[in-house]
Amino acid sequence: MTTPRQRAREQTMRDIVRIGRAQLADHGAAALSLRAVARELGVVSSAVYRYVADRDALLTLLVVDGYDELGDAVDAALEGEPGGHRDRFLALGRAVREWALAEPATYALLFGSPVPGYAAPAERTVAPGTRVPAAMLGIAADAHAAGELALPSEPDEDPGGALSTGLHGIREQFGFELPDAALRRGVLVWASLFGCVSFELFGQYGPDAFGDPATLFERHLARLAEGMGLA
Amino acid sequence: MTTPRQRAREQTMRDIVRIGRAQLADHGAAALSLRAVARELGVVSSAVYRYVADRDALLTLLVVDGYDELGDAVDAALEGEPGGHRDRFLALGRAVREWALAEPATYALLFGSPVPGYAAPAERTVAPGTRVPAAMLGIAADAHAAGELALPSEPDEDPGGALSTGLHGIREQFGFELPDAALRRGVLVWASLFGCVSFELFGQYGPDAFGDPATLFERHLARLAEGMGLA
DNA sequence: TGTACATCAGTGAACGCGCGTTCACTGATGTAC
DNA sequence: TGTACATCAGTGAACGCGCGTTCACTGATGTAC
Repeated sequence: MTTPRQRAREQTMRDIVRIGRAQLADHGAAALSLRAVARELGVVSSAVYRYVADRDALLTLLVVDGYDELGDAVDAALEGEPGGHRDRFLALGRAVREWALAEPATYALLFGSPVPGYAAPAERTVAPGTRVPAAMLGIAADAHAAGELALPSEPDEDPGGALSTGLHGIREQFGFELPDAALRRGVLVWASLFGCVSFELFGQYGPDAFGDPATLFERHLARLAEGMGLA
Repeated sequence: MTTPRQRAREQTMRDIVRIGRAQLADHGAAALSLRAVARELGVVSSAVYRYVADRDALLTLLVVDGYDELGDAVDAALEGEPGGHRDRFLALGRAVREWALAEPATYALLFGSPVPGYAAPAERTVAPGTRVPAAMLGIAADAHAAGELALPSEPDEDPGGALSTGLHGIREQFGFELPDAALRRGVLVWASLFGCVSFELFGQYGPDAFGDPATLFERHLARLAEGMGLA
């Protein structure tokens, strides 16, 4: 049984996150201000301290909320795409780009420059932050289990090496049955996908982005699927 | 013949850029402050307006300086590597990563989140900003001219399409004799390279970066060379 | 070579602004008996 | 069901801080004759 007070508190927390994201869009993460949030909330500046310990705590809320929204967008796209592994990968990539275009400020908070003086607390941001790579490597692992992943001819790492140990860490953590070389390719494709989205969103492609950014992305995405071994 | 006054002015301009970059490293681009630069320069805050029209002009100085320094680092690496096309590509990639690790704040200014409220003036930043992709596609074009570029089997774009026109624009601008599909792959490899560097630098790989970020990058770089058609 | 004038670097005060955070407080809501 | 007490949302003032930018000014440097 929730009391009116509890419900009001939850509503206010949601409002704070919503307003915070709007501030992010207007002024960027570094200029995120508790006073501005309070103003927008229609409340005196000290009142937000009832809800949020300090400015960093608000940033953490926004980071977690952003990762979760992106994760939800990707999951939704995958649910609508029960087809082959390659199609699922393409759906994932498109969902990432579309969410980024819809929420550029939150995307920049998650994947752009670190906010000076702020370090996201790992225990709260790692889980939501790994949803997309987990989904992506999951597709590769599914394809591999079905015998449909084109395996690279490169040998695995030196089994004693630090990289091999590190890769084994994520294999254990997520339960992916993938050899080192496939894992490495998955990580490269993951970084490449976000590299493409960031370049488009952050303007590295120039003002016109070669005339047709959507088609360019589609071509790149198809190539990345190939690169991951998804025919 | 330069007067002492001119020489002093040039020295002060260099100091301003140097101090600005240090500020960038400490507080990030959004918090870059003319007053802080003036303080560090040992001068009253209004004095910097003799050198820099406003805060945005200082940001532009830092952007141009950063792109040029990165371009110089890449050029230097290529001069030390007269070998094969693939080796030259690897040298370029390593130079980008090494510069980024050495100058993370400037890297973040160039390739991270856009600074809210600031738009880099194209007429001053495009030329220095295209040096790295120009060098990279230049390697591919050299390889192609030597008959040593593995050409993708994909057909070219629909010749009337917006993307094909856009790609033709950069072909003309830089004089690269590369078919559309090879250009597209070059752009993907370019975005992927910076995607890898950004992920490592901005912490997406997690705190330990799979145990051995340098080796991971080497593996990725080798794969990117392959992806561009450089055997 | 010397002098008169123009140029320009740097000063110091002021403008109006926003920020994070603390603190003692009021008054409404929730809870235990 | 009614009452006494505890909890908690929100107030308003205050703290000390930094910011960009303008303006009239002083005094040193550079230049034209």
